[in-house]
Amino acid sequence: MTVPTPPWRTARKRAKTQLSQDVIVETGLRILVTDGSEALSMRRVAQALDTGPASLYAHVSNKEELLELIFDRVLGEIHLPEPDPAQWQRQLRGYAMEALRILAQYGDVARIAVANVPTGPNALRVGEWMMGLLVGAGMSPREASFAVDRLALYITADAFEGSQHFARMRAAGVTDPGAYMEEFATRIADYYRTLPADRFPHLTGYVEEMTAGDGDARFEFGLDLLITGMEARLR
Amino acid sequence: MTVPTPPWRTARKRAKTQLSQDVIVETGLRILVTDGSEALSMRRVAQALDTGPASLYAHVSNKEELLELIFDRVLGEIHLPEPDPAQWQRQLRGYAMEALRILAQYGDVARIAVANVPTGPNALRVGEWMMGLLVGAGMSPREASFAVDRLALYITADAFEGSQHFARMRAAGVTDPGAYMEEFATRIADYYRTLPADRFPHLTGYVEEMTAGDGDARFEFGLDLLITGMEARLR
DNA sequence: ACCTGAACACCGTTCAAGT
DNA sequence: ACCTGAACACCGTTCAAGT
Repeated sequence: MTVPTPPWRTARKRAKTQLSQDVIVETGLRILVTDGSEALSMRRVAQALDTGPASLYAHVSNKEELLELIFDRVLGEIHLPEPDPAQWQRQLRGYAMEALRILAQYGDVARIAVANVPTGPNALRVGEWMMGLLVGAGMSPREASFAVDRLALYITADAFEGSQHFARMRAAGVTDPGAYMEEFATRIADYYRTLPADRFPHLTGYVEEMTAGDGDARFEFGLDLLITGMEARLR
Repeated sequence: MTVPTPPWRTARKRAKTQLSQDVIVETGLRILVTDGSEALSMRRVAQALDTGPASLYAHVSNKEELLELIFDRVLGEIHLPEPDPAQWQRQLRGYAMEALRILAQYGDVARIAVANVPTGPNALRVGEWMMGLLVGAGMSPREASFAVDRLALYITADAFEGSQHFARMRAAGVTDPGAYMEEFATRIADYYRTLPADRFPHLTGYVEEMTAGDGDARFEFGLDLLITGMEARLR
């Protein structure tokens, strides 16, 4: 016969939400979005769930694993069209643009992907889709796997780079990304102009061109280099 | 008339080496090389110099700045040949390979470069060289500056990725990189083989191809995609 | 100007103990 | 099995005080 636990026992701190891997991941993601990835710590996640940091370790083996789970959770937001190898360039481009847009939303979750080989369910879904597209377009499986790998590195690296700018912006108290990037570009431009022209003829001679283009333009430029390179391999 | 400081005064802890930005950078770099970048902390640098962490802040404004200084110090080891636009592909390829090799030696200093726009003296030297090469080859200054930017991102991202593998290897107590990569590849391959073939036909069908090639092969593949893309732009 | 000890406000992770 | 408090071994940075 069970006896109700006396109230002075239930005074023990209990998580307000039932703990689980899912709520931990969602909580971590929310912290990442609202306060930036510098703020994502096991202790902060635990605090948000009204418990101590040690409690998380029953559901997640360490911070690294939590980050991987968050990354895969984010990948799940990428929409993949029915693969159509006849227009693989357009589809690959569309995927890359959307992946960057989504990754950019979530601070530097991208850092995790630059380092790890993502093996979560959504990473597999994306990998399978890209392989289907490129092999369907006539690329050898080996080249396709390399191409998928390199494109993923490029996207995550760019997202990571962008997130660092974003973090600095937040740290500086600026809220408008456009104004921040403009200020950043003029600061670099001003610096280049102070350089000795004889030792740095190109940097000083093409200041406008060196600082032209926003993040998107640069991302698309590199993306097109990669896709053009793949096209050449297919011929 | 000056009086010699009594011995009980000199008992105060003094840095064994005269502190300066240079010795701090060298010390940080040495820690990075021998113990990996996880081990690089202001406190460890101070300890190696036989002083307290607060002492470093007279020469370096924060950890971020120290990392940037270390990065530029490492860039200085890259040898640049006389630019010959007639063989820009070969020279650009050679530069990328050497830059990767050197960056890979120094743990994840590369992480700093993925995030920052390097403006140290050696970063300028490299930037000027690459601009000269590509503009000399006939590329518009704007496209050349984009190309330089994207290539730098690619190199540092790959070096960063490689350094993470290296860190995991060290954490696992493995010393032979070849053995580690082989074990890593078979682990991924085994995982792919357990996937349902109907949902992941390509991942399960091309397991060998998906896990083929070492880090160098994949780096060169992506590098060639970029260079081929640049070639197409020049025509 | 340069350097110091001590303190502040944090980390990730472990572990014995509780339910 | 899951959750806890407390502790361990760390962080980067600041600041008043010393030389």
